Amino acid sequence: MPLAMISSAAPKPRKGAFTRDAVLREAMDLASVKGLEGLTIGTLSEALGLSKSGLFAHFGSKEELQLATVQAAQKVFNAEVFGPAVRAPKGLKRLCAVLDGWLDYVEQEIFRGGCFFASVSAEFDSREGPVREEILGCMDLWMETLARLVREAKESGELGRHADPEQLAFEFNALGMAGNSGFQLRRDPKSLVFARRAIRERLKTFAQPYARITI
Amino acid sequence: MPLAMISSAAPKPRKGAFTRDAVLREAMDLASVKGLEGLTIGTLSEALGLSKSGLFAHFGSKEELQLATVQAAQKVFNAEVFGPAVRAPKGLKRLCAVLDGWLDYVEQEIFRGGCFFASVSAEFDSREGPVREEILGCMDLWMETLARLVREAKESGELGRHADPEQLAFEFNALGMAGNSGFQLRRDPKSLVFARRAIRERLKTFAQPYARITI
DNA sequence: CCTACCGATCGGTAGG
DNA sequence: CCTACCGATCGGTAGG
Repeated sequence: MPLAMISSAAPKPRKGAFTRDAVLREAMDLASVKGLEGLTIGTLSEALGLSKSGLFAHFGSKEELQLATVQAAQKVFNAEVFGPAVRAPKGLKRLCAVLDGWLDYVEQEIFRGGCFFASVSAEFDSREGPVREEILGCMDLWMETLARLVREAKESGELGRHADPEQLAFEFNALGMAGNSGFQLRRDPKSLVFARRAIRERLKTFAQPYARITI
Repeated sequence: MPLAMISSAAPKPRKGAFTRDAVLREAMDLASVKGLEGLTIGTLSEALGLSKSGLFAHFGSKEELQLATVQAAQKVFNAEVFGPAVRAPKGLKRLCAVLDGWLDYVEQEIFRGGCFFASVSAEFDSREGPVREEILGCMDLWMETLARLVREAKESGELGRHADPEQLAFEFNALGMAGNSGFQLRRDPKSLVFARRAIRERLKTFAQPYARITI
């Protein structure tokens, strides 16, 4: 009894309260600024206020931590970008909602260093290994999704038949990525204005006269 | 005399033959793959076959090495991209020559990890300090150059007056950067085909009927 | 340009 | 989840 009282009288504040999610939240922010290599077990454990080995036990290797961080970031990305867009009706409106949500996600700096995938895909694009493959998988899924949204806007008749889904997916991704990059580098939303305008112009080229472009 | 003979009988191969340029050439390649932080004095000196401190003496700090590497990469970029383009006449043809030369520089992998500035601007865009500022200066110069080339193509009458130089500079840079990024990530020139096609289409939107687009 | 070092930090392990 | 440790590597220095 006294022993129990003594130990409960010195409750180490919130130790043991670290969920995997809280760890990964911090890991994503650190990685968006310093990269997945610059994300060290030392700095991450210090930021969370626990020991290196305590944190390490959650994962098993740095590579596993990197993989888990990429997967967690994909979930955040999907929630931020697709979450609001599913309410928009299929077709051009949903395409616009996704592109708009993406640029909002960039502008709001959901991750401290801007778009997580812009940072880490540039970091790992000329490396080898499972982390690179994981990032590539995320990017492929994103590009296929953009192409599918363009295809659906053609099927609904809002975009003309000359619109090439793969080509336009490449272009929209390029413009948003450059918007993010310019926003981070220049600390000025001007680049995001350029990106939105370019996407709007490109949609106008293919949209039927009655179609409403909402970006 | 015998002493001199002994020492010259064991000539350490090519020690002392390292010019600053040779060091920076290797530094640019390493940085394009591993980043300017992943460019360590240890790996660089090992790749060159000299001692850490021997290499270090050339610079004085890691930051100075990073700054020198960025400046050296800018010179290579200028030589590769603007070198061939100055032969093209001012106006649309020179704009096309620069964009074409840029995509060639990306495709030829002049740096092992693809476009040097794509790698390091993503790495440093959310950091602070002189290296970030140096990279920003390079990117600003590049964007201003693209805008100037568009302006000259308007002045020559080949591009219509609705062409917005800053907006188009943003778009061309976005498309080329995404071409590089996709090329590195997917190891497939498809992205560069998309980039070239998008640039061509965008130029067509503003070009006068008689103007020749050479990309 | 070299050898020989410095303290700090890296990813990871032992043992609890 | 912790303390205590490992060998390797980091950027950098002393002295030549």
